[in-house]
Formats: sequence, structure tokens, C-alpha cells
Amino acid sequence: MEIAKAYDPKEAEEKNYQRWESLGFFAPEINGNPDAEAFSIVIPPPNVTGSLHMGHALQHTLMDVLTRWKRMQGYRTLWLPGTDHAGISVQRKVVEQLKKDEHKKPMDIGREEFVKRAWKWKELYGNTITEQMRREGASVDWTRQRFTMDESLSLAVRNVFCTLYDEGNIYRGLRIVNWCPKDKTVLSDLEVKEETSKDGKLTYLRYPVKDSDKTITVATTRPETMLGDTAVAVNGDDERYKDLVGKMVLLPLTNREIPIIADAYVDAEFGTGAVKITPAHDPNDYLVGERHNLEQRLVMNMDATMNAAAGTEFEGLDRFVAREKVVEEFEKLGLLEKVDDYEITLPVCERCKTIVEPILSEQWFVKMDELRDMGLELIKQENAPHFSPEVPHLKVYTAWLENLKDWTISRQLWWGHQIPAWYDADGNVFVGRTEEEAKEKAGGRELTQDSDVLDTWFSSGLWAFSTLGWNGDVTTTLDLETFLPTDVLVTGRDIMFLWVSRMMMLTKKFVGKTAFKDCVITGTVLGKDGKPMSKSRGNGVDPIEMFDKFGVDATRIYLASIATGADIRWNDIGVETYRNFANKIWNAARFCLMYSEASDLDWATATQEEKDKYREERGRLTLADRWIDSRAAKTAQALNRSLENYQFHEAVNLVFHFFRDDFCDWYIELRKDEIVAGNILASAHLFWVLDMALRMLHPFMPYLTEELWLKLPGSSDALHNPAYREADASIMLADFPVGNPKWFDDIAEKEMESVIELIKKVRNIRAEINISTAVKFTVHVAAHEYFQKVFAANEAQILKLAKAEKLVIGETLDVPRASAKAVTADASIAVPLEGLIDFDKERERLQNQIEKLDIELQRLNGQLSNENFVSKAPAEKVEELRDRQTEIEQQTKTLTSNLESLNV
RNA sequence: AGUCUCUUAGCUCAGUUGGUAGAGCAUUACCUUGACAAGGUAGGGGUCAGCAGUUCGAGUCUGCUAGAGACUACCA
Repeated sequence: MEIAKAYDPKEAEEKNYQRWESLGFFAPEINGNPDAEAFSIVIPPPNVTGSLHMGHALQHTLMDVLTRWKRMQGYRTLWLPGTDHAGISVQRKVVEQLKKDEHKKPMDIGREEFVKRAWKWKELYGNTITEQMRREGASVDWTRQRFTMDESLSLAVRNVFCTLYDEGNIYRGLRIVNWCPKDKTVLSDLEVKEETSKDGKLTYLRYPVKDSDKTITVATTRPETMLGDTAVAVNGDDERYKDLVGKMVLLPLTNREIPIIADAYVDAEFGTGAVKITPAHDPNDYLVGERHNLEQRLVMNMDATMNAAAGTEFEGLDRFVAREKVVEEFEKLGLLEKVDDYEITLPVCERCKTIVEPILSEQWFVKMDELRDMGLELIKQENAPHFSPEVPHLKVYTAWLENLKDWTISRQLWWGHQIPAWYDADGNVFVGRTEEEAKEKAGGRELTQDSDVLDTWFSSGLWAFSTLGWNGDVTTTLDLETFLPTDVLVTGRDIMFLWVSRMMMLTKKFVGKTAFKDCVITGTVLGKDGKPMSKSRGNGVDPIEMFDKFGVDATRIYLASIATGADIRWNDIGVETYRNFANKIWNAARFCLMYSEASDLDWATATQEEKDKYREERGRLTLADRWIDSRAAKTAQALNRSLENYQFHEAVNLVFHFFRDDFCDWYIELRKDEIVAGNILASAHLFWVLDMALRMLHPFMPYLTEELWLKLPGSSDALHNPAYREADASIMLADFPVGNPKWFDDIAEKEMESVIELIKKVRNIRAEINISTAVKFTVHVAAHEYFQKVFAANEAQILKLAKAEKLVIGETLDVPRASAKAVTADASIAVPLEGLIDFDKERERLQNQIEKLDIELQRLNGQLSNENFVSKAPAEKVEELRDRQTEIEQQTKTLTSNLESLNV
């Protein structure tokens, strides 16, 4: 069979994914073994507004590698896909669209119509990322695709809410919250990020003390909030202010009198030692206010303009305009002490970067005490989830749980799960799964539903079990039984608290199980500049572009080659290396297929059992066959072990070097002559190894391996894992190599290494003396009897690969003076080169070899003459070094005598 | 401020019970050898950030220093 000269990724990608999906290969139902163990992963649901970025590509690759690997091993495998409704993001898209297309605001069309539009937006644009996942080759079960606002998932949300409410674990209350004036919604602490600004100012304001000519100076970064001050606090132990405590201050610009109070919260060392207290606009002040029973004076509207309580002069002004005006007014009154430059970190909205305003507001909260304890118990008692890598995530995760605060779950949006709470005319609250239920509780009174929706992460927190059918009304399903706990969660650090922790707690609480056993935390793929990829930096790399340029398989295996958890700078060259590798695989297979006809008869019709039997007949195998079998088996075993430990980069290294070094560079070259000559057994064995190599590569490079595997003579559903015997032939259902120890062959490896070393040394002589390959020379080898036989048995290969025309094997070397010489662990080598050799250079060459050995020998001698080492180090180690010492001494001796013979 | 991570070849990075420092790319020389020039062969290149300690032995363990980064908290 003749195939294209280079691998064309596009063709393989389009054809194969469609076939796999349409044949139902991704669904667990493809597994026909009723006793098969389950393996499951739920995808971290990407935002419906999202498009694929490199972080997804990395995580999806790892999840797919695991899924394909386990599927091939015969597990009943489920990788469940889906998307998240992404409250604020979608809301913003729809608002923008509305403004652009119709010049309308949400209020103009009303809630119902707005939500309708949002759904429409989702239908139109929400599957960008799922289509991109198909391109990635993600073997997710699309028949089980979920969306956080699906009917059943929404019911789960309401049920969870009601249960938590009934238990008192959800409450409504007036608290200082993080308010985003642009998105006009409250944010949880985790959705607030920090930005450092050097342009901050620290403003010192003087407040006149009543019935006194004294003033007390407070410092603030937000002067406009002074309009809401209801006290000035000092430390009770601060001698400077002791006499002022209990007195009143005349708050400028407001005509209000506020008390001077003493509170331990105030650090006498900082600033002026006196702090303005604004309970409605600062979390710390709020607490102080509670302790001292202070008025909570709200001076801002929810769009961050000042309200009526701020006074007529300020009402309607934006907070930053009001800030300037306050300072101006103080200056006019002569009460502005000074304004210092001050580096400040500001809380900003994670999404829109607007400065977040701490503001007093009535919101819904989840009390985290019980849930936190559940999370802590899981991690401490069961080590669930088990993090990879464990450092630093176990510690960070645990510490975060230990300091967990209540979770603000209401959001002032229209898109999302509307809070299942209703109010009567008096403001009494009734919580129920449905309006009817709430009404019943309210005794039939007219009710209106809370207009807020729940934090998006509330529904994602249920993802591990809501996607498997749990909705509170239905609490047991076959999928829940089979796939929960899921085996592993693969995600990034950024959502460890937002999502990972909450899913662990809520799954434990509502299903009584751990959500996932293991948790792989990937690193961050950084831009070429070493900074996280971002639109504003313009350093992003689009995975789709990489797919187009280098192919999906090359991109995947490159991503898998990054050490788990480590950040890495993006590097096109890395992908290019694996693109080249893909081409190498293609061409190695191309060579094999060129001679496939010869083996068809023997091979294509053989069953796996017959092939295994063939393998048993060791006598029919050459040294190279036994060697490659051993290498393949050891590679497979190590590969499985690496994947079990989520050491993807190790796994990639193993298959990469096995394929390129062992299989291409040595095995194919060693057997080439016989294959080309039409030796059926040689060809059959070649396919036998190629088939295994492709199966090991498949989880990383699904398209290429499928494309080739289906072309292999004899590849059929007979090679499937027994669980998939009924399905159409595909490498993705073929049995994953286990690395059977019965193929381990240390003798073959030792002998082959000896032959390889010999060939390399001869090549080295040719390269160093710079002898054209056109010159065919004779190679003399002296070795012990055992290796004489090994070399003799592999004479043809040695001659071919060393480009020699004659091999003389003996007990000792018998060569003319004009010979180039070298030693290996098992042999000494000489190549007579009359007329081609420069004696001075040859001396130098030998001298160099001796020197290299001498450096090592001296170190060994040093160690072995150290009594402490010999007595304290393990006996095996000492023995090992002694052997090496003997070997080097022997080699040095040979080289030295070679050198001397040059001088004769 | 607290916690943690990182610093290894020119570049990007591997390196788990402490035991002769590795890969890819780049680089040098040679090679149109019937799978592959997106290739082959043979090389060169490292005081493992610095200092001290533990140890027979430290890239690996401990402490300190310097640089880079992450997270958490606070910032009147």
C-alpha cells in the first residue's frame, strides 16, 4: 500500500471525529461488558460565552488522554460535557446587543422578554466552544451534554436552595457587600480582584470638636464617604485622644453631630490615630458600628452616585466627582490638613475592572459552617480530593476552607436561576420550590418573587451530581450509581475555591459522596513574554490557529508534555517538534505499509491468540525482535504507571523516545533489508510493534493513530478490548498495551545494547576521522567468546549500519599500526585505515578518550578509597562502583596500549 | 504583612525514597544511504542563583541571602 508522503492533519481530523461520534464510541454504552468498572470525568463547564483558549486546550487534552486511555483499557468510560450559563457574561452580551441593535435598555423590554433574548443568544452563539471541542478530538459523550439552566439542573438548584434555607443555612440579611456599579450587582469575595494604583491619595480632614476649639484629623482614601460618617474612632489607650472620647464632632458639610468613640480596631500608630467611621460603606466600619450601635447612613445610590442623604449639594454626583468636591469644600473651610500621594490597592470587578464599592445592602447568603466542616473532614479524613500536584494545593485548599466566610449568592441580574423566594405585601419571605408552594406557605396571599438570581457558581457547585440526574425530586439514577464519585477533576488554580471546593462540599452534603477522588490542577500557559495570556496584553495564542498550523495531534501531545501543574511559556517550536514527530510516525508507518502485501496472508487473518502464539515461538525471533518487544513492554508498563500518577509529561517522553529512538532509529533500520526483501515474518513483526506503538500513542494523538491503524493489515475489531467486540474497528477501542512482563528480555537488551554500542563507535570513528561513507572498511572486533557470538549473529546488521564491508571477530585484535581504535563495554574495535589516518590526530583522539575515562576513574577511586563510603554506603552501590571501576580500568588499559602501538 | 513556589545547557523546560546532570530547539561537522531534509549520523555546550550546614556523598534535605512569581489577608 502506498500512502501520502506527508501527514495531512486536516483530512484525518474531519473524517475521524465524525465517524467516532456517529458510531457512538464516546458514550459509555459502547462498552458491552456488564461487569466493566466505571471511569468518569465531568468537564469544568466552560462559559457559553466562551471560546476555546489555551487553558481549555490544555485541560481538555489531559481529560481526553485519561478518558481514551481508560476506555481502551475496557472501563465503562464517561466524560461528560456541558456549559455554564455564565450569568454576568451573558447578561452583558445581551445588553450590548440590545443597545446596538435597538438602542434599548433592558428595562425598556422587561424581564421576561430579556430572558427570552438571552436564551436566543445562547442558542445562536452558545455552541462555539462545543464545536471547538469537537475539533480538539475530545471524546466526550455528547448525548449527555448538560447546561446549568437545563430544566432538571434548575430544579436541583431550587431544591438545594430550599433545603439549605429550611435548615437555616441560607439567610437573607443586610451586610456590607462588594458592589459593582457598572454591572449593578453584588459580587462574592472571590469575584473581586485587586489592582494596585500609584495615583492614590490619602486625604487628611479636620473635624471640629464640639464645644472646643480643637479639631480631630482623620485620614481617608475615599473622602466622599465622610458624608456618611456616623462616628470618629480612636484607640482607647491612645493618650492623645483620651480626653476627647465621648465628645461630639461637628461633621462638616452635613450639619450633623457624631460621637468620638474608643475602639480597639483603631491602630494608634497608623495615620493620625483617628478613624472616620462609615458603617454603611466599609466592612470594618460596619463592625465598629455594630459594636457601638451607630447609625448606618447610606449616602450612595447603586450606580455609585451620591444620594439624597449625602445632602442636596452632592446628590446625583458620581462618587469620584463628589470626592473632589468634598476636598474642595474642606479646603474652603480651612479644614483640609493635607493630601498625600499614596499607593493603594483597589478592589475591582473581576470581569469589568470597575472599582468595587463596599456598600450596605440586603442580600442572600449561604452560611458556610456546616459545609466547611464537611469539606474539611473530606480533605483531612479521606484526603479527598487528592491533589496533583499535592504541593502547594493541599495546603492552600485546606487553609482556605479553614478561614471560609459566608457566601453571597444573590446577584442583581435577570439571566440565571431566579431565587425561589417570594414576598407578601408586608415583606414577609416565603421560600418554596415553586410559586404554588410558596403561596401555600403564605396562606394564599398575593406574592411577588425575589427579583435576584443566584450566583452562577451556585449551580456549578452541583455539577458533579446534577449532571448525572439528581435534581432533588429524583435522587437515584443509574448514572449516579455508576459514575459518582467521579474519578478525577482536571482544572486550573483560578477556580479551586470558586468551584472545586464548593462542588466537594455540596456533593457531600446532598448525595453523601465525594464529588471526585483526584483533582489535577494544571499550570497556566503563559504568553511568549512570560505573562498570563490576555486580550489586553495581546500575548494570547489561539489554539485553533495552532491546530491549523501544526495539527490537533501535535498541539495535544505538546500540551501533554508540560509537567503537571507547572506554568509554561508558550513556544511554537515545541509544537513544531511534535508536528515533526507526527510526520515521523506517518512516514514510519508509510514504510511499513509499503511492504504490507507480503505479510497480508500471514497476518491479516490471524487472531490475537494466533499472534500471541507466534510471539511465544521465541526461536523465530531475531535479537532485534526480542529487543524491541522488551523495550515496547517496558515502555508500556512505565507509560501506564505514569498516567496512573497523572505524570503526563513522563508518559509523552516515554512514547516519544520509544517510537523515534528504539523503533525508527534502530528497529526499522536493523530489519530493513529483510523487510524490503519480502520476508513475511520480518514484516509481520514490524506490524506487530507498530500496532502496539500506535495504541500507546492514541490517547495523545487520536487522529493520526486512527488514520494509520485502520490501514494496518490485520487491524480489526479482533484487536479491540473484549468490552468492545461488537463495535466497528477503531484504535480508540483497541486494547491498551499493558506491558506484559513475559516479554521483558534483559538478555536481549544487553546483547542489543552491545551491538548498538559497537555500531556507534564505528560510526564515531568514521565521523571523527572524517572518512567518506563511500569508503568501505573492515571492522575488527575483539571480545569475549559470548559477545563474539552475538556480533557474529548480527554481522549483517553491523555491516549495514556501520557501513563496513567486512567484520573480523576474534579473541584479540590483529591489525596493522595504521588503525583507528576504540573500546566499548564489551569489545575493543579497530578499523585499519592505511593511508587515511593521521597518526598525530589519532593519538589525540585516543588521548581524549582516555582523559574522559580518567576523570570518571579518579572520582570513582576517590569514593572507593574513602573508608566512610565503603563502610556506610549500601553494599550494592559499592559493588556497582567497583564494577564500573574495573570496566574503566580495562578500557583505559586497552586504549593505552592502542596508543602505544601507534608509537612503535 | 503572611503562606508558598521557582532560579538547571544559548532558549524553553524535565530531573521522588540523596549515589556518574537530561530532553527538545538552537549550534558544529558530515550525509540527496529507497519511510521521513518536517530527515539521518557523529559532536560541542552546565561551579544545577549565591553562601553555610547535615551526610561517606547534595541539583535533590536544612538555614540564610539575592532575584522572579503565585495566592491569601489588610491597607483609616
